Amino acid sequence: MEDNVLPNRSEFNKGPWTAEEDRKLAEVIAVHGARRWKTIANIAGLNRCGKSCRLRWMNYLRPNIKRGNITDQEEDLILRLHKLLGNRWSLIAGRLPGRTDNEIKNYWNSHLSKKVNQNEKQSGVSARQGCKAQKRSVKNAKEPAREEITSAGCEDSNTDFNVDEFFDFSNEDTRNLEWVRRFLEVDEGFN
DNA sequence: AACAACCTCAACCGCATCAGA
DNA sequence: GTCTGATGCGGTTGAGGTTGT
Repeated sequence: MEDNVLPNRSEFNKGPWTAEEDRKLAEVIAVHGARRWKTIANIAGLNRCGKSCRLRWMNYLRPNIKRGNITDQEEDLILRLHKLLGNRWSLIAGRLPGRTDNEIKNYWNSHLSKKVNQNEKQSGVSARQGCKAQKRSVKNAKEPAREEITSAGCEDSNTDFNVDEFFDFSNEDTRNLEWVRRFLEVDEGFN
């Protein structure tokens, strides 16, 4: 059920995007919005599948993308969120304004996983323990996921926060910094 | 200078889930 | 309730860059 049925997938452009392709894609999205990616690809005259267009937009062209080094605070937040949520990069990215799930995933795989492994070797604890079950079944962090997270033992046993509130994305703009501050306070025991 | 090993990150792939007909 | 196309997600790959020998 892929979205790239016509033309055959082999006929789609692959590989790095050109500046011209970026420009065309951005123009069409500005007019039609960031949805119906297959249509967008057609309108823009891009020989790309919708999926590829979406990925390019989400990870590179979207406004407010923050590029450049991950700050210490962001890194700390990623570590804490990963401890709590596991490999649910989109959820983690949702708590880091301007960062994409792909970027965080890459950063984790290239930097933090090693760091964590080193810490685990020192402390004799594996991050995989207890967190694996979360993976697919709770993927989108809908209601059941919240319950699983609270019972999966992936957060510190002494943490005491309201998970429903934790995942409340309403009033995001005004709550962002407060949320980060509170989360950092809550998980003092990490590291 | 040349080569190998390692690292980074953009992009692709397969699968699950959602949403509309 | 079922089907089908669209969307979103996490895992993985590979090209290009960097560092070490």
